[in-house]
Amino acid sequence: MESHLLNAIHSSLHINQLRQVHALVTTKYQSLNFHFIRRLLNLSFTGYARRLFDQMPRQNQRLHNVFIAAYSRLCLNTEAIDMFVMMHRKNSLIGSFTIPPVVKSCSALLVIELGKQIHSLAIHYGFGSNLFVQTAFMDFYAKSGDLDSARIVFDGISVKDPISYNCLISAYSKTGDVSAARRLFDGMTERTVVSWNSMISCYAHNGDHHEAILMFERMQVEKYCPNEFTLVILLSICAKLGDLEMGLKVKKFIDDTNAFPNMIVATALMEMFVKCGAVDEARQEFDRMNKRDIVTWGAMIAGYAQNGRPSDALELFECMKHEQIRPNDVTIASVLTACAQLGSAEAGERIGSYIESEGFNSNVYVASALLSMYSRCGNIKKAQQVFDKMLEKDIVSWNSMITGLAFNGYAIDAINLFEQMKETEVKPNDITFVALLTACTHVGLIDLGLEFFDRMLSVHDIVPKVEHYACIVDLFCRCGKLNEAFDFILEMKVEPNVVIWGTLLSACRIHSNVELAEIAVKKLQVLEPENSGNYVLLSNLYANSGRWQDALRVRSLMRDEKVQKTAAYSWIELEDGVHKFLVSDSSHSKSDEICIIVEGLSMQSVSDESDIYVEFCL
DNA sequence: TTAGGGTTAG
Repeated sequence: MESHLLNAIHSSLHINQLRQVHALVTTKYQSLNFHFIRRLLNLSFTGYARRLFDQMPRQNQRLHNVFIAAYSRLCLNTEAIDMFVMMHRKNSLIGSFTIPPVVKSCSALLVIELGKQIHSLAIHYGFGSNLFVQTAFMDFYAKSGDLDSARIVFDGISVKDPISYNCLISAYSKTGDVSAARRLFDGMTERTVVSWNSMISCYAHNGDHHEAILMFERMQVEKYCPNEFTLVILLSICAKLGDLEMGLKVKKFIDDTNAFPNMIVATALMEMFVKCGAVDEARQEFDRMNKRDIVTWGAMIAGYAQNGRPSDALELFECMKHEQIRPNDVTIASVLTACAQLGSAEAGERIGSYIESEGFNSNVYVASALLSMYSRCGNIKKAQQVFDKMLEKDIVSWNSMITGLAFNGYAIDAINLFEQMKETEVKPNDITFVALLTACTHVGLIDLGLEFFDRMLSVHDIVPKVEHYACIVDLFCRCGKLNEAFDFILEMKVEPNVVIWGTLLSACRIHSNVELAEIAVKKLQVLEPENSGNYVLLSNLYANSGRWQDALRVRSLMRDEKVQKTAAYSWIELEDGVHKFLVSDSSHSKSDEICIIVEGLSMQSVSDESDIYVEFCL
């Protein structure tokens, strides 16, 4: 009967089955109590198990151990530590199996002092040279950022297994000490796939993608078979590099070896396509998955948002809600980016109230995206409200608000907000200065703009990038100081790009400066020979100055170089979608009606000075 | 002991 009952305990999956067994255990077979409680803990019924534990007259070491291990595994770290402390106070015998899980909970909660005390205790009990205990403390010190102590523990291990090595390799990897990690790896006599993965991941996380790929190749030469972890690490490298060619090779490897990649591999594959700009291929992977979790959904929605396809992002978000999957902070942040791109105040309002009602706005990512969305949809008041309510403000929150003010015409407020930011712990970055210089540009504050530009490096230690130079060029150009802009370009410490020359060229058109326009166009012809806009601008400029021959020459140059003039569309977004119009375009379904009304409008504007109110629906 | 999605600027 006893063995029959033990089988019943081990095979029970449902709480009701266990309750039936319980009645027998408590009355007749108390020796099975341990197995019963362990089964309950394995099935995560911690409360039920704990009530039984508390009712028992005597609890032995094994029983304490299974509780501490279960609590730690289920991330109930405080409970794990409390149980250990209770055990110690009751003078219960502590064993080597008691230590690793409680140390893990100390790492998770970052209770450093307690962890160190437990370490002394473990040595006192004579577990100082137990491999499992040593590995646990090594991991604890590594996670606490105390690599020196982790190393001392490692050096004290007499017979090191691959796990001890791997653990320290990944610790060095996290602190960026790649060479220390590599020395350990090279010193290993016996490696596992995990050792290779840890080393590849170490190079990848520290930016040395080339070396990561070399290690992957060497791993295969040495006959180690890559596993799913290896593939995910490689795919994330391809994603970071935007290397579609290599990404496709990894995909082929997966297709050849793994008929059904797991969810993490499939998500990494999607992410690789997304970051390489191949959104439709990413969607194919998404559609192919037979099971999707919130990370999958989130990756695809973000993929659309990051690749300028906001409508697809929102459509997929609706799909996700339809499948009863509750969005989290990550999905919401991407959806907000999509709304901001649409610039649609109505969609923005809708998602804004949803977020507030569901309580998502306490997350920094969500709050920054929300305020940014409001400001891009033109609702600066709402943006300011979100910003003011934020309890935690990071650099992105400040940048979003400064940018929002700058773009909505509140340049002085943007600059004042920067002054407020300087009073905080948050340090400005390159994006902060793009926003500040934009603000100066909008109100023509040349001197202040130049001062900000100088202070970037001298005070804030930020090297100006080409976009900062572009802001200054724009600042000069908008004030009509074209020669100063040109001199500034010549002295730039980075190579001027199309934005720089394009800004100068546009200013030349406005201020009819043919001489500088010719220089700018020459530069642009090299940088973007296919862009017809530059040729058109120059040709028009010649025509306006009466230089017809030159104007014709540019036009014929365009023909010779086969540069096509791209059509300029006007467009308007209404409730039912986007309506595009081209010159002489009659493709719109209500084209005739529109033409009649436009004609009427122009007739009236000639004959009648009074205000005209015309209602027309597209 | 090794693995996947997010916010700002251009």
